[in-house]
Amino acid sequence: MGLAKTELFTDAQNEIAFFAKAFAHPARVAILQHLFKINTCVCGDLVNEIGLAQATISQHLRELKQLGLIKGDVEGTSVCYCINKSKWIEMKKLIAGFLDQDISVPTNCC
Amino acid sequence: MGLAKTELFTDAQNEIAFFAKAFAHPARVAILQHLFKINTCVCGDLVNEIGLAQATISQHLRELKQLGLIKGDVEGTSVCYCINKSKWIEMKKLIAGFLDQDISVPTNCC
DNA sequence: TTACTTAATCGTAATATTGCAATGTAACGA
DNA sequence: TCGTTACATTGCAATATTACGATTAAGTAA
Repeated sequence: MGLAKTELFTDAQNEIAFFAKAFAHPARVAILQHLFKINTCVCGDLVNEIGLAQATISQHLRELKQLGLIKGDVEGTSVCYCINKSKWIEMKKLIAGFLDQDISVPTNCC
Repeated sequence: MGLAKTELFTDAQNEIAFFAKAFAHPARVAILQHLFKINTCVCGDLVNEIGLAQATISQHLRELKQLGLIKGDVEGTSVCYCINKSKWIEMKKLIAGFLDQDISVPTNCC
């Protein structure tokens, strides 16, 4: 149905999946990496940098913004997009906790 | 078009996005967590544990298998699914590297 | 063999995602 | 005001994802 049955899962599981979607597309990975590198950014840069159409970039930016991972401040004609560091760190902790679950488990199978 | 333009991005960017899809759905998050907890598993357990239909679980397992994150060994009538630890660690390093890019960047904006 | 169990696969429906052209909007400069 | 620039939004097409019933395949048990 294309619709995840979120009610079957814990809040933490849904949240991990939710954040994972942020970087489950190479364009968003590239956008986030570029924002970290530049540390101050406008969308125009990104269109040149990434090579997708302006409308497409804008759409990816909106998704990242909805997740809270980036902030966009209007500055005259352009918009300054930046990483929302506090949210990034929150997300990082959540994902890292998920990825590190292997360290506590003894190898017992396969 | 529903089709990511992978040719625009680096191998690393595509790979991060690719692995991120593994846990971009709460059912797969739950499956991976359960496999870590049980450390030896058959699909029947997962159907009871998660609450999705058998066909759906099987489909998620196949995706995880295609990514190399789990292994499935046939044992008579059932199949023993396990985490592929070496692949998991490889994935963890890649994602962690992406998530840790904030530590090297001075706060300079917003 | 027959019946049963387990899980993969097929087929299909509903919904989501990706991408872009076209258009809208808001700020700026002349 | 008019034109330009910088993005956002809309509308649409193509493809992907999620979910499940039905079926199939392969083992086990009688």
